[in-house]
Amino acid sequence: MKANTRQRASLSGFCPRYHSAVELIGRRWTGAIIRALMAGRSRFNEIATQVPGMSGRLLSERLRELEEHGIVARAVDAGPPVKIEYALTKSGTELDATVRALAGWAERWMPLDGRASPRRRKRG
Amino acid sequence: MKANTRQRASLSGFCPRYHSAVELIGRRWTGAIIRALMAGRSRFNEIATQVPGMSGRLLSERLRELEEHGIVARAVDAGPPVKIEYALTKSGTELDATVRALAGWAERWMPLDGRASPRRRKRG
DNA sequence: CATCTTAGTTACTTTTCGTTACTAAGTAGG
DNA sequence: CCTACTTAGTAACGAAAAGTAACTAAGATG
Repeated sequence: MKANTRQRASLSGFCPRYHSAVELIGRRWTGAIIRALMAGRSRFNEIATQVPGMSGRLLSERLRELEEHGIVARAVDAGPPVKIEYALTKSGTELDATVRALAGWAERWMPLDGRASPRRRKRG
Repeated sequence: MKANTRQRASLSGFCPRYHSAVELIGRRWTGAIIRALMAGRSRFNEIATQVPGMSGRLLSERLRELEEHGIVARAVDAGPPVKIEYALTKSGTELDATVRALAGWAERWMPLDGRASPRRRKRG
């Protein structure tokens, strides 16, 4: 069925590369981390400050994922005290078009009441 | 501390609207669902076919979320048999710039080995 | 020695996700 | 009428991911 639906690979059918990308970038907090790094290199606790609500455990996990995928580079400044700087790689900086497109969309369409904000637990 | 780090509001600091958007669009499978609907209106089982690996439960959940946020519109064709058609709204179609930007990035940078694919359970 | 910083990690709880089975309305065949 | 098939979901349950607080380790400061 549907032999004529795959006219353009870019918009019809399933694109594994797009899917991998949106599932990676779309992981919880990852979009905010990348946006924070768009402003320039930043240290662990600086990113944690710039992204309110995110725990250190998740920041550590996300940064390691982004590093594994070559989007973020980790640099050790062997102090003392030791400082770790994270920066976007070439591929990471090229996400700026995507980030700006989504930021523009969010300015136009996203309300401020935070209905899509981090889903915190109901009891606490 | 850090009084000079907030030079541009668009790229530094925390943007609640961008954050809400990236956490909503970045939910698991949501990016794939939106991309599938970019090709035109589609029924429940059509979307399920176009997005391999996604269960009906999650498709139902994501479509309801997108509907609540005004990104997708649900239309009932009272058959018989009854058919439900989903389509992007005005705001939904305006996500095409974001989707195309990320798709272009994925073409350049995302490998095909699926390391960022849906993380299925390990069971055998 | 106590306390502060840095950059995380461990242990534990809650939330989300994946799988399977099931509902409900209608169609087709026997 | 009964079974089988379609449509678009929903319910229940276990597994994976996320949230929270406490803790590590190396060095600086008082």
